[in-house]
Amino acid sequence: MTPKKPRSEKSIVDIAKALGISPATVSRALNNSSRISEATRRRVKEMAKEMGYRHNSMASSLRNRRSNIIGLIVPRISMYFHVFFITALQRRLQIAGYNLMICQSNDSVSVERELANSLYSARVDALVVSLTLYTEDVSHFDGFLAQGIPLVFYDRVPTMPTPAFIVKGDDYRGGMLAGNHLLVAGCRRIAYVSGPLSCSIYQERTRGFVDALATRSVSLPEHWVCHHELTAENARRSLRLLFGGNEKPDGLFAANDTTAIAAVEFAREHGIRVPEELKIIGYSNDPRTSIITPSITSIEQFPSEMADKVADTLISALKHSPDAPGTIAGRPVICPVDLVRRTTT
Amino acid sequence: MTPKKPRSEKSIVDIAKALGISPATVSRALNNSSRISEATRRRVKEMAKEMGYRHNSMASSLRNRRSNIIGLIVPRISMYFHVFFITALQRRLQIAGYNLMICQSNDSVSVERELANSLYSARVDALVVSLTLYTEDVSHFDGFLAQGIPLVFYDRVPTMPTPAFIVKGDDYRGGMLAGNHLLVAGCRRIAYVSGPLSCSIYQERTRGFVDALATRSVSLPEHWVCHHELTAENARRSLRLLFGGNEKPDGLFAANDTTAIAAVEFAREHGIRVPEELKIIGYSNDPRTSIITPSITSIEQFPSEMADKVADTLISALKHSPDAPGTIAGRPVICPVDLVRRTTT
DNA sequence: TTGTAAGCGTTATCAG
DNA sequence: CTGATAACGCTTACAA
Repeated sequence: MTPKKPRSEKSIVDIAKALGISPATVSRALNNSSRISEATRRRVKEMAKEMGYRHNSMASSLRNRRSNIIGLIVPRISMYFHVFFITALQRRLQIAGYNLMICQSNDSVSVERELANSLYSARVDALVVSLTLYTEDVSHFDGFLAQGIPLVFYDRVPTMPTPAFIVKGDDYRGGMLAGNHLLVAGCRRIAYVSGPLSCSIYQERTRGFVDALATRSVSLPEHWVCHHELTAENARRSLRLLFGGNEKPDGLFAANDTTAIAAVEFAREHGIRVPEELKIIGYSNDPRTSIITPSITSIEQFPSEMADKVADTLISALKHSPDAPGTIAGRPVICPVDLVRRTTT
Repeated sequence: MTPKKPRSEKSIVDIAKALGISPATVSRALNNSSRISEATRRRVKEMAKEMGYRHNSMASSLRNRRSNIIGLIVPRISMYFHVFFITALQRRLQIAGYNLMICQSNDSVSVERELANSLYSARVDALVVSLTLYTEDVSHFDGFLAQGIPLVFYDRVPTMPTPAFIVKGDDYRGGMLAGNHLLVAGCRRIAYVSGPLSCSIYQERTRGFVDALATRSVSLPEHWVCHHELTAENARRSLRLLFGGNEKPDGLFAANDTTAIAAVEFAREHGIRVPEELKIIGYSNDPRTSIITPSITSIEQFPSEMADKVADTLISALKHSPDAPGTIAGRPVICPVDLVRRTTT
């Protein structure tokens, strides 16, 4: 249960011995220090290669107090938005010389808490987090702030003020765009399926959407509003409810695309014509929305651009000496969104 | 460019001093060693909490020569198959006390090589790899084998014999299932769009497919076969070629679902009726195949089950002392596949 | 330009 | 049950 490896790996001490010089010199040579002669640098590098030396970043990290690892906690990598975000972020960080340690909370607060601890133990140089649907208390990240370790929340961010960095989509605007679009398209009996309000993005999408309807004095009846985890199964259940009464909605805002897709399928099964009888708009511009028939109008969030913002934030925070705990705050970065019109509206 | 953190973190030495005991005792207490009194264990843990002590796994890893980190190199996390694989693998490894370090090669051999080096430097306890489309030489992984670090290839595995562990889908059978299915459905003019043959999975799918056609003496004309990276754009280009001649295919095997989807859209645009005039079968059972109209027949690969196999392999390899380099081989594990019939056939 | 020596934080060993 | 010590591999003042 505690297996160890045999000591067959070569260290800089071995190289030093083989060459009859000091380990310090070897270290300097391998790190391309300026204070070393070209000749020894070459000698060392050759010998290193010959002996099969491999840099040990654990030792180096311990000594340097920096791991070159950045932690990422994401609710689920199966979400289109996060996949694109991660890919873009990883590319940027790789270039900057960092490795990304990607973890999934699976929307479980307790897993998120464990991951935070584990990544702290690993002494990541920075942490990037998109919260679970239910995270309200973010105190499990306090240790990072206390130590001045850059902490960036993106997308699903804390609903309470925090001294951490924040990069988020303009969910208020997204909700408002969706609402206006349905109104302009002529909808007056509008239903809304949203995620739980414990989560920042759904709070804001809801606010924006409600405000949009209010400007035209369209009401959003309580029995036409659902808040729950936005899975396909939940969507089907809610749709049955929403369309079970006498009066049917003529417009639906689904706060994610999985739900919008379920709605299109539901309409198909129940002979509801889309967009004639029912207009549907989703959120995130998941590639699936353009594959399904009819294709679904959605809100684009530009995940790669968001990743660029996060990368910029990280890199500048990491460059500036992170010595002074508490000084890492900043005003939230709000990223634009856009409506992509397709055939469901 | 080389920022260091101030030494404000507490170590076990600080705890030891505060308690007037030795660091060794503190370490034992925190690790729940059996050779320690209940009383001191409690005292230590209380003090640790009070002082805000946090375990430093870098130091611990260096001392123990094990990081509890497992490296993963995957071509792209945007592929459905890998997303599900990763999710399942991560859950299993988390339970076993390991963290996953997920990296993307983006199908670039040179990136793959760099990642291998970087993960070696990080002294991962094991490495899991699905190769790029073009990796033929796998010598950049030799270091792991030489040091007896468990190395598992899955899905896209080396085409040459290797002493590493191998877990792969039954791509030969998958190709054969696809071929037989098209034949049984009555297709005789069959086209095939495949990935590059440098990649194991396409080699085998092709072999299986060709063998299936051969049993019924159906030929696969060379101008109806394409090998290239299976993107939507490439697919569109190939489809234009395949359907540009006088004789049109009545069956198409697309070696991934992105291509199959492109084919369905192509058929729609060109007024080719599916499945009446053209039958289409994809590969991987991407969720998109069941959303599109008509829904696409595909080959299921059971990524989660594959991840379980990989996890089993890893955990047993890590438990058995990995002292003896060269003894970690094993016969390839072949995972079943299944045909999922939908409306395109 | 190179060497010496100390130390990053933890833990295994050995002795008490 | 507890303590002293050394070591994991690397880096960096400081000294030569």
